[in-house]
Amino acid sequence: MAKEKSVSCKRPYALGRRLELSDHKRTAILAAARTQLAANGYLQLTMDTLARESGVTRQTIHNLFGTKAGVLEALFDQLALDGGMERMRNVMQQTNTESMLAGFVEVFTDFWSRDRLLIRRIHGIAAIDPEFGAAVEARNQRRKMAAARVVDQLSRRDGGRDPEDRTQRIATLYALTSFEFFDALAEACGNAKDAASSVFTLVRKAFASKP
Amino acid sequence: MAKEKSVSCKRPYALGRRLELSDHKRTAILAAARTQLAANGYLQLTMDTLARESGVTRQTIHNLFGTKAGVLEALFDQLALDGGMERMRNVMQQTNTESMLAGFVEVFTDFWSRDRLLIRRIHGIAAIDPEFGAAVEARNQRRKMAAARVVDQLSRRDGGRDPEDRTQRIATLYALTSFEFFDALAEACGNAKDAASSVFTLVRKAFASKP
DNA sequence: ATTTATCTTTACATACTGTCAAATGAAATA
DNA sequence: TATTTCATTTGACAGTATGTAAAGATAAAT
Repeated sequence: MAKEKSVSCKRPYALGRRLELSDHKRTAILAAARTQLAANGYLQLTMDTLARESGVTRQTIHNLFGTKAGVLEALFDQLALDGGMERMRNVMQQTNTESMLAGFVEVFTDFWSRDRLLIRRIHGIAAIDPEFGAAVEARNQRRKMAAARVVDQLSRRDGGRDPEDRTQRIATLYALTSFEFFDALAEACGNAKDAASSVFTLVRKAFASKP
Repeated sequence: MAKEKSVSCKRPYALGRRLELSDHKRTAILAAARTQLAANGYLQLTMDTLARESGVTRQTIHNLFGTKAGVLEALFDQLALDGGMERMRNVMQQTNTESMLAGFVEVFTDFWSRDRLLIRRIHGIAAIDPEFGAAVEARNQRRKMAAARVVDQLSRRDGGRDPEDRTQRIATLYALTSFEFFDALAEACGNAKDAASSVFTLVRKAFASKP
């Protein structure tokens, strides 16, 4: 999967332009994978069609990504990078309770809105394949820990809470900001905008200061 | 997929015991499919291992279910039948607002609790394969319509509502009672019981009479 | 001009799905 | 008991997919 460097080097060789070309192909493959996965689903996405659509050989895909699962993991990574998760840092420094919650929710609803069908498919793969599932699980863990920090911050301001509640409150925030919940909501609403505001309304009601 | 009857019959023939034996094999196959799907996921579930584990031939599985997708659809149907959805009828006749909501939530949380891993996998298949997805979609539609009836019943008692709210309220109840939301909650809680009570708490807060 | 690395070409091994036809065997009839 | 009927088995096959390997083509870097 990782690019191996040459061992027997009789002469120094820096691959400037070649790496560029290689990256172009890499992104072309991922773009084609994105399109095909969204359009036809996982089962119809073959290394053959992928090679044809991205203008490279099947072998090249194997050289760059290893296996089909490798392509999908790379696609998943790319998705997370494009998503703009770096905003989280800003959100966590909010002093106002309301705006921290609003920011937390907004980061994820924006993220989930970007490519609903694609994310649904990728999460689907994670659900059917234990191995691939581990990768997605890891990211969910990060979200869960972020939710825990938010909940703890809230409790500090709202006054002491029953520590048994903590797990429940974290789970609630975690589940309300999950992709699957947002997706179900958006499907039933008919649009992502209303879904996002529904999520925020629910979070507000769930974490209201006066229970 | 359906069993064809003989055309050239020189003699009447009723398959009493033979049908019984066939049904035993059918259930054995589904049981093995259930086990394997839960244990190893969709990609590891092959017609070959399925045949071995259930003690029949690969060909027999094809005779009984047509294709691999046929096996999974049958498994999906069996799951829904075992789930005890007939309780919905009772719930919808409740006169008390609180107990109708509680009943509605309970029906689904009980249902989702029964086989979380398996349902997650089956919903995963629906997410990656548009064709199979239609079957799951149909059932979700039924749940959405049930949610609509509950919301309308609530509005009648709580007094007139803004009709624009209706879609939002239906979507909210639908999403809060979705499997995916329950599953995320249960994973974060650590157990299904707490998840179920969390769902109910959220529904109560979301549909409180006094907004 | 020569070295170096990527990409292509070609071939092959493996695995899974789905289908077919003939053989088997046990239950249902006479 | 002998015969008919049909689910099941057996064995073989075609089609498709993944993944690997080695040699040749190509273009960038020296």
